[in-house]
Amino acid sequence: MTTSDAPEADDAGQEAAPARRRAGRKARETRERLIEGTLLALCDEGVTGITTRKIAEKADVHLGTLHYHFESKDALLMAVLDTLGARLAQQLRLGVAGSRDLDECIERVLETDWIIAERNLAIQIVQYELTLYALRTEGAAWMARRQYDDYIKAHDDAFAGHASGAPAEAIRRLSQAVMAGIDGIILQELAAPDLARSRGAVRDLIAAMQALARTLGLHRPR
Amino acid sequence: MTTSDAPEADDAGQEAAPARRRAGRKARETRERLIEGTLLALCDEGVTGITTRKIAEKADVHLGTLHYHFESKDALLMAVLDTLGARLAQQLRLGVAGSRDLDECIERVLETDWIIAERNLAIQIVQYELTLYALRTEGAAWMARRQYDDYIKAHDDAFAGHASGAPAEAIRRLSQAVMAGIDGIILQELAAPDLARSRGAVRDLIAAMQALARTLGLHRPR
DNA sequence: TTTATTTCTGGTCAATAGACCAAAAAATTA
DNA sequence: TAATTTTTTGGTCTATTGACCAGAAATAAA
Repeated sequence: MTTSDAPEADDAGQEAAPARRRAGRKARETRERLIEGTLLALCDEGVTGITTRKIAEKADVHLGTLHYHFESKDALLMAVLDTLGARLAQQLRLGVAGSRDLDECIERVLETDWIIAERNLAIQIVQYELTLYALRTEGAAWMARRQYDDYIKAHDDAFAGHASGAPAEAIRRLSQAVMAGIDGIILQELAAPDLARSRGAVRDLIAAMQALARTLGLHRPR
Repeated sequence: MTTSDAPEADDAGQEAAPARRRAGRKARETRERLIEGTLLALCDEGVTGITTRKIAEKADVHLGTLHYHFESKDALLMAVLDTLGARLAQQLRLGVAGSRDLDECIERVLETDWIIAERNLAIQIVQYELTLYALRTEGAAWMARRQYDDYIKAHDDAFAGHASGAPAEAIRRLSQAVMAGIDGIILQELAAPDLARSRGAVRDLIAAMQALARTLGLHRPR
């Protein structure tokens, strides 16, 4: 059995399903509170240190309630990962306003990527921890992949407007390189904190990615 | 109390220390067997799932023996991280033979970085897990930083020979960018396995890094 | 060989973990 | 308001965990 709703899960019997209902307003509120509480608990305990009791305390919810709303601790953890991913992609979309050309677009995307990360370094650790944890969890590896797909997609969309003539594959490759670079810089900042260095690294990455875009033939002939 | 021997730990009283001796040959053998066993156990359980009993079983060692050789499970885990880091840096040094110019050197370094990772993807996960775990563990965060420093250093050394005139800071920045990129690609390969894509990403990264080297003024005027 | 030291073993222990359930309470519907 | 459903609560249960210790065994020193 999968930990969360698997991608290929047939939604048949959505109404007459014998499973628990949990449809009310209050339920949704409690669910959200639990997810938020889990995130808080994860921030100061990490995946290895977290327990259902600590979560319940942070969410100010009874321990039994946790199991009423989530099938297992793993299911809750994966719900958090889901929320985190969606939030991240959303932040990126909002942060990247209109740019004049591709070079500027690359700059803005990377700058936005970094600002988001720098604002939430503690959460970034959690994100990595949960992604790795998903890879270990039976039936949850697909969530790690979706995290990646969604974030790549957000980057594709950001670049697409400034490379309309280019093949989608070239854009995709730029997105991958950009994401890889940012992820690597975040990892470095976590392991060896030094904001000044990391900001410099972002600048370097911007230059490198602009050059890559040229190599990939993404710039309009103008 | 620190988990392992901290960097600033005074080594005074090395001989007359009241602590356990553990100096014999057999002891060193068992220690290594424990580290190797822990690595194996980590590979198929992950940091969250590992237990001292599973380790002892993999290492074919009595549970009590584990605690005789290592102060705690954390200490053993950190010893593994240490071993892993040293092994990695060593592999890189060996893999990067003489290159003609900086461009070729960059290519070889990145290719080597990737080959090492691709050969040991399971271990790569463990490495990330342990690094993140170190960040959470009281008195072990310095180990995460040392992982980073050592690996950066290995890259610096690889590049230094082909950019002798350049300021050390520029070389350092190239090393950072290269490492960040590779780490990011590894992360992507773990989350969404696709060797063909990752290899392409490495090629793209090589091109981008060669361009960055130019931006940084690392190429000899020739 | 005898003595001293290092290393290993069997067994134990308190603490904590995730999960669960019957019943109470709250909310919704009739 | 009464009936029904959803949600919460208090309490419990078993399994597992990391750590530890006293003594046995093995190894090295005398």
